[in-house]
Amino acid sequence: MENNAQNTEDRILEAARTVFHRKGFNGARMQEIATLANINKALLYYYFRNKELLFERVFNDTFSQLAAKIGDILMSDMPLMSKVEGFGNLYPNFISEHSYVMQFLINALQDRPERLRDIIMKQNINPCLFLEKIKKQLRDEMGIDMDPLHLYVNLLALVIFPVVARPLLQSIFSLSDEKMAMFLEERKTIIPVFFNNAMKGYEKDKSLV
Amino acid sequence: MENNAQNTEDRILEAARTVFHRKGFNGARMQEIATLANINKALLYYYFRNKELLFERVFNDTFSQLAAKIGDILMSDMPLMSKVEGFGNLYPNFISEHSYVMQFLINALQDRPERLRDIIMKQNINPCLFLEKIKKQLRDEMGIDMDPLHLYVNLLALVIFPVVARPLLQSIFSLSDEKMAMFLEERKTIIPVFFNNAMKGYEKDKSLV
DNA sequence: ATGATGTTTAACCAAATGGTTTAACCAAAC
DNA sequence: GTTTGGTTAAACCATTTGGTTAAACATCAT
Repeated sequence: MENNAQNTEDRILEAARTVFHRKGFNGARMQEIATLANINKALLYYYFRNKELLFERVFNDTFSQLAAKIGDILMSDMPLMSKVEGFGNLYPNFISEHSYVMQFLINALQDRPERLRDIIMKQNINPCLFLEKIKKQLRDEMGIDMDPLHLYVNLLALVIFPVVARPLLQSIFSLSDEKMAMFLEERKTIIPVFFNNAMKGYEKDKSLV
Repeated sequence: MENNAQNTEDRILEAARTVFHRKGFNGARMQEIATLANINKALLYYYFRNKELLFERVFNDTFSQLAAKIGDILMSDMPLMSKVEGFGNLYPNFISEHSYVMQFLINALQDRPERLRDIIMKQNINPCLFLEKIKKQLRDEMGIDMDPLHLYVNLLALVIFPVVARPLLQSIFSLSDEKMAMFLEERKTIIPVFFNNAMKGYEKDKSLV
């Protein structure tokens, strides 16, 4: 009984995740979520009082899950460049299964930027620690003293953007699905190289000062 | 009279742009567009038969405008690195006025990827020419022989991502609006440097081969 | 058996929203 | 001065959609 109940809640959440991720809050229909979860609307509202609450739950779950994965990599004791590589792999892998995650998060926050503040507090995640850690590793491992935020955003950009803008890029450059998949696969090696090269440049800069 | 009419159509389009850009197709309300354009709903439908048509018009206009600006830079005769710099400036400037443009385009294409194919054909824009040009400049100016698509996507990523993900980044790293504005401003110089450094790395690679 | 919990069915409601219609108004063009 | 096209006001319609309700049923624990 409880087992089955838990199962239903999970099925609802999974369905809700799928629909919200793909269509956002406004595009999603409660009926669609119910159908996908193999239940009827009444039961859906029996588990989650309303659309907002369900959406919030999905948003929180999604963000926490992604944040945990990123945190694992960034706070580990790997050398910086291994982290960069790990990052390049994590994301395309993660989103091959959850391909709309990032888009979803960005849009949800565009609508209501205050959404994150609460859950970042509740969660024990502190993104600024990431930056400290990166800064320290930069100094210790490569002798570079620079703003870690720009560096981190650069990395995020290189990894995330091509996936988020995928349909745009595919249309503009007439890439078939296979070619696009190959392109994204190539980036797993291209990004670390690109990043590494850029870093070496900063080392040189430093020796000039 | 005609003058006034033209004026009304423009006002409608401007209002529609604003609302669609910020809220997307599903989030936008025809009444809101009418109100913003200072007309009533009847007149809105008198000018544009329905929501879809109006949206399509806005999408086409938006894409063409952005494509033209990008094309101007990429197809000019500037050296590659000046283009990179021009790019870093173009985008934040363009979107300080139209800050939801990219988000809007990405979402619209997520919904219906076929949207772009038609208008790219009609337009005399050929994005693949960009790539050829870049590839040639890479070879001639820097002696580098590599896939220009990755390079171009890298540049787009570095420039566009921080703006699109702005609310996400601001929340995560608790940046005030002023700090975030400063951060984006800094990137105008940081991106070219980063990019330049990475390029130098490829030159070295080549000399090793 | 009884009662609590999960579940379905199906009807229902209210509000929002895309879209239409009609009559009247106004300004300029003829 | 009449026609014409842009414009308004206001009512209206059909549909979608978020959300509710009530009755019946299944299952399991006690």
